[in-house]
Amino acid sequence: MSDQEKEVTIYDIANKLNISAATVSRGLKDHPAINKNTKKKILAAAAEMGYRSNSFASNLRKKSSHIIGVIVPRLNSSFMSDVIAGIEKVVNEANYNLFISQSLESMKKEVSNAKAMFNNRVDGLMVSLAYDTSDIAHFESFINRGIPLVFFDRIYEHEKCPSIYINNYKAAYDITSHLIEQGCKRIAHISGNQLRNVYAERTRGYQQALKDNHVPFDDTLLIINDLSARAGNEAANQLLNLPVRPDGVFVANDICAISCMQAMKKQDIKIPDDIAFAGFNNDPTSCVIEPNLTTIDYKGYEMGETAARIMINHLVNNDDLQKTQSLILRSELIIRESSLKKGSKT
Amino acid sequence: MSDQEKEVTIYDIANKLNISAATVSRGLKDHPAINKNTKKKILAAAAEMGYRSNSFASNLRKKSSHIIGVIVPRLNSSFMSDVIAGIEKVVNEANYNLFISQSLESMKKEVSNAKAMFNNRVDGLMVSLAYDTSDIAHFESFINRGIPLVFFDRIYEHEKCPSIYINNYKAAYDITSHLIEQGCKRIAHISGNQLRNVYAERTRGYQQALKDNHVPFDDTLLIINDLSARAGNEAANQLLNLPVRPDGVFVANDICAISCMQAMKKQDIKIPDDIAFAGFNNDPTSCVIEPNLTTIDYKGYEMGETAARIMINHLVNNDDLQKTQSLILRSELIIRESSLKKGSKT
DNA sequence: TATATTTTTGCAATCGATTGCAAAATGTTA
DNA sequence: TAACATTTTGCAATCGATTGCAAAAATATA
Repeated sequence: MSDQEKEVTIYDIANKLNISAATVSRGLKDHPAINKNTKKKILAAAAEMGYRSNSFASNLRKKSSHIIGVIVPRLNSSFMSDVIAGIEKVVNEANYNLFISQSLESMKKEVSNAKAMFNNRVDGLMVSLAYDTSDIAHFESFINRGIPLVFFDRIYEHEKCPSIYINNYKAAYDITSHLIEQGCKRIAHISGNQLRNVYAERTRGYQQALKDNHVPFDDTLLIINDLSARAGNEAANQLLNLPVRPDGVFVANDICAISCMQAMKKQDIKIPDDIAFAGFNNDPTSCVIEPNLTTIDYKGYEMGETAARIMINHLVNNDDLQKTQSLILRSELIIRESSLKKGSKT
Repeated sequence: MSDQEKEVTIYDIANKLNISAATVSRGLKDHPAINKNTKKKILAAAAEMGYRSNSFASNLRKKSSHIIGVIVPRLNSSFMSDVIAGIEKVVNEANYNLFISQSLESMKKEVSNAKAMFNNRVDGLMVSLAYDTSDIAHFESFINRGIPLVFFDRIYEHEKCPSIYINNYKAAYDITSHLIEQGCKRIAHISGNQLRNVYAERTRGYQQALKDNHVPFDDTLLIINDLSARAGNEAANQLLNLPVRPDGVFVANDICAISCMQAMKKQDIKIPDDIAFAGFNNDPTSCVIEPNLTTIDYKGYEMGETAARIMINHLVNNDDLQKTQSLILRSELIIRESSLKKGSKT
């Protein structure tokens, strides 16, 4: 009933055993200079008295927090929540804790989040950039103080920061080539802010694939928006109102692709025969929509695990961060009905 | 270039201004006893010298962490990531930080997570229970020390802990009644572990609706599984192999409902005419599947916001937790094609 | 037994911010 | 100007764990 059970400290243990707090402190963390017997007594007393270490005191003294910060654009997307789950697993196993915050796709909030992380003295920071982040001055303080900074997915190339991502260029190249193989001659591309590597690279892959296959690039077929469901809907109308409609669409994200498909289906466009579709991300919805959506699969969970492991290895084993400049994870083209034209060779 | 820029402390500021650290400390937090002019000087010096408060020292002295812990079954579900996003927003605005961990639906991990939260001295804890948690002894230490504990969605009734959830009973009652109205006479129900309020209440609502409408309850039509996509697939086969097939299915979760529908569609079952379907959660996939899935909508984001606000109000304004015993949020029946039989009156 | 070695332990300072209480500075009133 | 009230400030202890260094205890060697 007592709200006020007193906290047990190493001094209480020391008193009880008639030894010094220093010995207790060392004993608790298995310091080699402490006698085995004394250690046993200390551990027993600690357990019996319900001791729990005060991490503030320890952090204050040791100047490290055992906390890793994470800043992501949004927590509630299928991909990102997979990433977070992967990070959480690795970090938790290493006895670190996570501070998580979301930038809500705004650079302004990202800046303030970074500041909060800095003031809370995270031991490391993992970041996937907001939609409109134009520079990373707000992360300089970390770099200057030698606090490890790792980028993932939406990265920023920096010599001191490892980056974990996929080969967006190649994935986009492959998926575009696939559409061309299926007989598409006018392929539209819907993408996001070209400041972000993920979207710029996908656009580049799309354009290169067109070029290599001698398909002329038509800039009325390139739409840049925020890749939301609403934007997908609007893009559908925009594309259907063109003087010459596309016969294929490659969207840089499944959510947007699917709402675009749905809007087109309502206007009686036949997918894939009138217009073939391809997305990106292998979102759960992509194999629910009919026809199922051709897309690029890459594992958020693994990306989270990998990024976290690099961070933890640096913090725990003092691994050199420079050594891992960047880490490219596997991605895979998944061909489904949305891009398989009837008359095609495949 | 210097990795080792020294941290600025209140003592450095005090020295520079020839005043005491106590005054600096008070000045920085706008203590009323400090002269306006002195305050201005302190703030200016702090800014100029790049001071940042050391939260460890502060926490150590104040015995509070400004950290709120969250334990959820999984981070990567559409619903839960919405909840987390809502929590993050409220908590962040109040200048608190979040420790997040996932129990992965296992009581064992939930126990160890709770312990970690306790040792890290969170100021409050928010929990949605794991699939198989059978008691909450692992949370007693929080209750005993007066650390506020709030349950949401998958709750545990406890006089000292507010709970935020929806009326699962009524929602299930409504959705089952709707299926009956549509002419269903043999309604199967797929649900999860009946230890969890959310599933037990939904099952209860289902059964009561049957009873009130004089539809006999057939226990071969009640399937309890883990509500995963795989389980939905298996349930489809189980139901189709019954001597008399159901003409309606109410699943306690959309993910499972959709995989069940997909499996049935593959066997040429016509939905809704052969078998009507209803789910729960309004997952994004529910309006992508064809036919679109009738379901119960409840806003994870709002649930997260609400739960977090109760916590924050308690911590910041010292609101009484007892006062809010439980908070029932709105949920809404969303009728879509999956449950609209052709010959029905509606 | 005396001396040298090796193992164990303790002293005391340190990490920065906070706060009760007393003292100093300033302002007010008679 | 004296006496008193009000504002501002500073002293010094405190929150617990950590750690360099020295001292004590235990063990080994001559």
